[in-house]
Amino acid sequence: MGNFIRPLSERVSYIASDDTWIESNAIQQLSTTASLPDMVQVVGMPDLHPGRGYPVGAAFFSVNRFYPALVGNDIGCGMGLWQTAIPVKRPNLDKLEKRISQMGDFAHSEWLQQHLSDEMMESPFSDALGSVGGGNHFAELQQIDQIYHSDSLNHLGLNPQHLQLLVHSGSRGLGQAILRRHIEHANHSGLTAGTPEAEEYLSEHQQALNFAELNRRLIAHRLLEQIKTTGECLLDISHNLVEATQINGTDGWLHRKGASPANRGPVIIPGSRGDYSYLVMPTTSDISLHSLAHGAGRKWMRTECKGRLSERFSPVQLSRTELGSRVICQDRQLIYEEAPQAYKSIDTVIDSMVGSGLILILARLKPVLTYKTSGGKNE
DNA sequence: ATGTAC
Repeated sequence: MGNFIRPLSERVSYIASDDTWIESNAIQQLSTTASLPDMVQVVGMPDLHPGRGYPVGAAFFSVNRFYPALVGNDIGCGMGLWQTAIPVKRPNLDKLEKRISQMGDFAHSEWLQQHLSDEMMESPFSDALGSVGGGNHFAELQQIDQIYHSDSLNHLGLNPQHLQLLVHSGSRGLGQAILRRHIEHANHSGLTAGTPEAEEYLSEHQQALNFAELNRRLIAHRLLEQIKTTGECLLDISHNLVEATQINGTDGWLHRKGASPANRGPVIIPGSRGDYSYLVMPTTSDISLHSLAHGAGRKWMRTECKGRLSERFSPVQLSRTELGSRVICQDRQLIYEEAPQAYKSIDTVIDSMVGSGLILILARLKPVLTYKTSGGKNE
């Protein structure tokens, strides 16, 4: 068990098995972040990887002040899981691929008017609602591949006879705008708890959480509509957020950057588009700041992917995966950046958390079809 | 990550 929890100092540790890819750059960023004023404790998850200044795949606990920059621009980014009504038996992949390829990346404004409140329509970012966005965001049809705890699946409302839909997206331009404004004012020194600036950020942060969750619902709604089926939301969990929390009797601020909460019930942890996803139940979470990995974590920098892969693989080849799934990504850059080779093995990430006693695996799911971008603005 | 910068 101790093999999986790696202390770097009194206040800094990370969770990883011997087989887990951990970049020294990421470790460096973890330590640097731990030395920020008022930072108390920092834990890297097994999907830890370097980010822009601060690492991704980590939880940070501070007192007196909190750091919007640690949450990052995509406030509220997270995973939503839906149970669809599409039978696993007849996976008419050609039909699904065709239908989803015809879905525009953005919702029509008439569609949005029908599905949004008047208040939401007022948002300067409402155009983006129902759109996946770029980077590592996706909507993916999956099927249950292995069941570990049948009762828990039933309890959650999961049906192995039908496909699941996993949506990974965030607050789009809204979170970006909120962070930019606060960095302009407060720089990277954080916000002192209780000040008007802090209260204002937290209020906007809450709006971004709501916006991101609504976005995931609308993405699911639009995609399910496109393939003429229905779905039920089983869980929705954000992995970029900050919240007031008590840790070991100390009141403070828990930041999660690419780290899923381990104290809100079951969590879905996806691998790359060519790898499995795991539905897990958090068990003990006090060693990890009540957090878990949020995915596989990048292994390669975005800028190096195309160079490493384009001679060996064409975009068409990359639109099929080793697990037999299909990929809709009409972006020649993104299809390389998000290639399975660019990500850590999800099994090493999951093994690290099972080994350290953080989770129990409920089910393994495999990708059927991953939607990134159809290229069309509308259709 | 992102209504993508000079």
